[in-house]
Amino acid sequence: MSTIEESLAILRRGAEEILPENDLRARLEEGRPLRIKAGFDPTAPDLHLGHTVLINKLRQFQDLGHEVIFLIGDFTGMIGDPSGKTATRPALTPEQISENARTYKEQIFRILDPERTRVEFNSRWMGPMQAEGMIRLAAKYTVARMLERDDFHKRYEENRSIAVHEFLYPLVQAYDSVALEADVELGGTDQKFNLLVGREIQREYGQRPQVILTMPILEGLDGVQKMSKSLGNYVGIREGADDMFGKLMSVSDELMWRYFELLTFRPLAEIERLRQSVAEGRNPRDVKFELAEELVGRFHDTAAASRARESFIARFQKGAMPDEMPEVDLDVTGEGLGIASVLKEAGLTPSTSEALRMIKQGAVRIDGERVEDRGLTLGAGGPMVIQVGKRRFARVRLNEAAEG
RNA sequence: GGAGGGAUACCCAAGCGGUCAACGGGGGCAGACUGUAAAUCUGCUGGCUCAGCCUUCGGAGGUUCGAAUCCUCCUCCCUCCA
Repeated sequence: MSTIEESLAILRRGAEEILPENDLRARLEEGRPLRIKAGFDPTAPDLHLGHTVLINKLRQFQDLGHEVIFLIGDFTGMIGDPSGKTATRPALTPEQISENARTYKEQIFRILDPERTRVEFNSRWMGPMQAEGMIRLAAKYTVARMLERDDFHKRYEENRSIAVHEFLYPLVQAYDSVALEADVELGGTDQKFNLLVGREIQREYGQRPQVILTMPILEGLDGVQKMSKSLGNYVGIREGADDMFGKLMSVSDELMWRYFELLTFRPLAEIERLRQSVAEGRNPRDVKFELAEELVGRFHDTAAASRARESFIARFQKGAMPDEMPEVDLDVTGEGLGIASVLKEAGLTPSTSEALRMIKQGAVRIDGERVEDRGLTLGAGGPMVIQVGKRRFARVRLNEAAEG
């Protein structure tokens, strides 16, 4: 059993803020399992590594014996988080919600222990609340306090619209903490305001205000903008082992350390040793291998991880073909099929124009041979490996099409 | 309710009657270099049956030999006043 200080050190790792930290210590000292709450949007159950920063922290709480509540904000989903740019969302049907919940579970249980995770939906208590309850809730917070939120403040100053119902979002989220009697709520740094409202509202309802713990927003593969699907700089946790491995290897040396801290469970002391070894001349690439292997291992398994590592080395250090690639069958008439069309049909380029540009730039190879002639036509045959650039491959077979 | 300003390719942003598939920047992709990267340099960045052709500049009409550029109407956004 670890000491309180050891527990705190684990929980502090990577955290942006813990407010108030001495209250967290006090609760840990009580020696009971704490109720740890984290809310998730019901609409986007396709998780990427950015989301796992928070989930990893939940896992750490779990490992210390606390009760994790994975809250799906199906009710709040009707409002839409005002901090996002997206406008009001359509309400989800019960079927969609349960489908999304299933998808969520499948993904989070690669990190969390299902035995010690409680999945909740806030419609359970918000649904029966009715307008009257909502009014009572809304009465417990003031407009001035609400406008302290940075996002609202800016919009108000800039005369941009704030719909009244947007104020309900923090309130409902706060009430969730009341309903769950949360000891601790986790969120990204962008959630700080909402988490703090939770404390106020709990106090209003006669509860002890929760401790809040914020985690940083993970930078995406570009190392600058936050990881998000729409920016295309993400690593999805359901991606294939090779893709995942390759993406992780492409992060900058600098960003690698951040990923080590926030995404792996290696002790900080060990990460420090790795950093030291690089400072002393070890190739950062080899350290990055360890990062990629650990993460691929978590979302697939260790065997898949070492295979991904092998294939990465083969492909990039030895210039070999990847073992797995899409297989494409195309029909070809006696005339043959132009190389540009082949590339497009095989999904290697979005258009034949793009295909021709790639050829001109020397990016296209068939079975390793660079294609120089953009007028090249291919007859029936194959399979052959066609590649565009270093990453796009397909095994293509050209079948004689029935005439007529 | 009134007055003004604006809508251009993934994003920002020039252009204001022909030489515009549309300057420039960002992003992206590719090539070189490397350690896989970052940085750097170079090229590309609407589509197609690709030395040619076709469709783009909020939408719909119109003027003109010719329009992203001029006119009319419509839609949306912003600013100021009430």
